Amino acid sequence: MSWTDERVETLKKMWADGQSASQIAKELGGVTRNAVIGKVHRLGLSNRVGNGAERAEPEEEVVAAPPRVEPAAPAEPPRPAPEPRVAAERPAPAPAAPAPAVHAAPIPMRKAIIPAGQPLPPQPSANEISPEALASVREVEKHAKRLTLMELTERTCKWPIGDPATEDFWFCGLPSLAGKPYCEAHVGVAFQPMSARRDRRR
DNA sequence: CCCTGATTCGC
DNA sequence: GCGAATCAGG
Repeated sequence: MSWTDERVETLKKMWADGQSASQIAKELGGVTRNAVIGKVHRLGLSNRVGNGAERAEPEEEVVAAPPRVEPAAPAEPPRPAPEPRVAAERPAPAPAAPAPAVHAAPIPMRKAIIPAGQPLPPQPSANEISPEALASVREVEKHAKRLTLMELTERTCKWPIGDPATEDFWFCGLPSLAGKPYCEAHVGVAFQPMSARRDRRR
């Protein structure tokens, strides 16, 4: 593959969007992330730092991109722990908590966090989670890697834990199942069988 | 170990 | 110009 104008354009656009080199490479196809990085440098689009234009605050924008069509859309977390640690009223001193809505806040905060135009995918909600499954999840969450939003990858569990409005919030981060947004434990509670038969024999 | 971008250097 | 190998980091 060669760097046609079109491909370069895609590269520029994606790079400007803050996409990683590997993501760009995957999108373009036929090139490795090294090639992308090499091209980026040759084009002089290094980092948006040091350039003529000052970019004090890049501002991570993790909002779902409208034009982009992801094969396996990362299903947004449906509804994590039934009762994490409801913050009755937290001062929320959060100085700069650019936590883009990753999912509707499971916690009844003052105001609901609206997911940016993200059409919530079909979510087989199930309020009833078997006690054992819940216990399992609890156990797993003890080992959670406590990743931040930016640390999530396609291979990390994106299950949110805690209160998004406070420091007491993180993502599970454990290895996610292939193609799934969550780890084994969280997939278990996220994707329940439709019928809410709470006592399924096992 | 997963990932990130940065740099080098033979082609 | 290209990009694999390598480097340096999180």
